[in-house]
Amino acid sequence: MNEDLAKIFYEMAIYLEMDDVLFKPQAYEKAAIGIESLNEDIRDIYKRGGIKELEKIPGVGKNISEKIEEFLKTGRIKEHLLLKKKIPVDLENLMKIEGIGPKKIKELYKKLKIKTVEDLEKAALEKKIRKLENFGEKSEKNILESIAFFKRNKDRFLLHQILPEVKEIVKKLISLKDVKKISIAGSLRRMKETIGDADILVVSDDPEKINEFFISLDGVVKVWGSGKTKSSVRMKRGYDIDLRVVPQKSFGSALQYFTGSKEHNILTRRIAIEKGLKLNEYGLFKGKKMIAGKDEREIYKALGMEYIEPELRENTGEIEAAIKNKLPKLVELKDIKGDLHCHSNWDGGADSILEIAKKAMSLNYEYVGIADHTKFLKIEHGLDERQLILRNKEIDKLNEKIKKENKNFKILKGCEANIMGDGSIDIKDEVLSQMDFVIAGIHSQFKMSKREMTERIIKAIKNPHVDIISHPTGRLINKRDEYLIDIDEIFKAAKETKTVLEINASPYRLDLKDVYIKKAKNEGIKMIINTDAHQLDQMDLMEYGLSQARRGWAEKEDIINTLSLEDIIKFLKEK
DNA sequence: GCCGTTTTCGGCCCGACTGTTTTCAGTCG
Repeated sequence: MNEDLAKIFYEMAIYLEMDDVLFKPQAYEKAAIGIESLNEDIRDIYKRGGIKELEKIPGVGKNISEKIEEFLKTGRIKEHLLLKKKIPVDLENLMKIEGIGPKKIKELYKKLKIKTVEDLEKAALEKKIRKLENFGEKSEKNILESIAFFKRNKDRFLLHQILPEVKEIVKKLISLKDVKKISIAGSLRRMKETIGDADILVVSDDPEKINEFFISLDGVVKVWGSGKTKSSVRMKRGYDIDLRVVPQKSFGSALQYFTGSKEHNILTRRIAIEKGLKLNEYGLFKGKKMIAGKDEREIYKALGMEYIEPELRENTGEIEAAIKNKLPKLVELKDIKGDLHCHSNWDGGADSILEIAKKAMSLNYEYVGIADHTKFLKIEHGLDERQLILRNKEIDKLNEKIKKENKNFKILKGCEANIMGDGSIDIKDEVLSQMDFVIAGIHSQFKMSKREMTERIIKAIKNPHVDIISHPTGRLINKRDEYLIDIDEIFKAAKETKTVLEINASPYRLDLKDVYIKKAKNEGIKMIINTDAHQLDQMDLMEYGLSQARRGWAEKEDIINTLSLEDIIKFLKEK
């Protein structure tokens, strides 16, 4: 519902932009963002307090709240339909074509009756577009290339599909002697779960040389453009990288600017203006005098606020908190003392328990938890009660060996049991009670009514043997939505029973996600960051879960696998 | 159309690049 409404307001913004209406487009876009970032169904907000309550949504005022009411009552917004009637085109997809914006869409419709991406492709192939005003042969060619990309690649990339390659490129650039400083920027630096394109920022006295090196890197298949200060390329894998070269004295302001988010920047710039200053990518200026810019920290300081970690820069209250000196001290990788969700070769994972333990030790952990699947999950070779007991014996033996070697490390005995359709657990209590910890998760019957699914999970939460709920909302990023659940009720039950909610670090899941993490933290719920590794190298994915936790404002105290070995054993016994 | 610890009126982020022009509009981030 919220997304439907947000989409309508985005569309209205684009239509207004076509007609050169001033400022209204931004207003509608802002409202769309405000609605999109709600954690609550807009129908519930309306039910609670009508128009007055709607007006509390950021970017929503009198006019737009009335339009929301109209939509909730009639399922449509008249003005939107009128705009759409005038130019009835597939805005959503046409806007995804690089180089095509509102004005061009209007022109293409008026002159060539182009309504869809398919129409656009056809017209370009028939060489009709080059004849239009403000278009030419080159833009026609670019349109075709953008359409090819659009078709190949409708979704954004997941973070882990891009981050490692970009880190490699950064390494190559660092090796050049002309590169004085370098950083990843953009949503990649903010560790957003999906990435549209990558940004790299460089300080150099010889920008042209850097740009030249960059556009001829391995893996570059197309150069979109290359100027003195920036180059833009398409990589073989199908995403774009923008490289910007900036002078040393502006590195901080450029990094701040290109890290975003856009909404965060708009607010920081506005605060600059309020203080009689001007902030752009070249620095923070008082009149013509530059007062900050070399590093990010001095900019935030000059704006009268604490330094804000990149993961927080989404304009979700971080700026207000920074002004009041109330930012959280975010959990860090070095705080993580163990991983409680690793699958061994007992359930068809790739590696033995010993290998997993060794890997955990190499990560400087104090413990690792083996959480094999249980019997209901036949396809994953889930263990039954008898096998669990046998496996536990092996773990006991390994622990004795580790103890003899005088290492401060322990393998913890666990399982990832299944929450059945009725909320029961597929392993008998007497065996569950022999575990150091029990994770419970849903691996079947994903489609249930909201009520049923919520009750199912709450029943598992209330089971005294269950310590942790794995991937609590079940989403697969860009693939599968979360289950229909009442997250408030689930949080309430987790709090009452001191059940830990997992932040699953798999880059395909990242579940809980950032907004829920923030909410859970505010409710005082404990969380754990687990990798859910089915093979050793997946244990390195901890950083993705950690970033999600940081994006959710999580501090060390919120995350139980920052506890020492001794303390986590105590914690797990208490439930 | 929204918003306000100066404002209920008068602001609203801003610069680079491209492709089309021949001084600039559109798009992007």
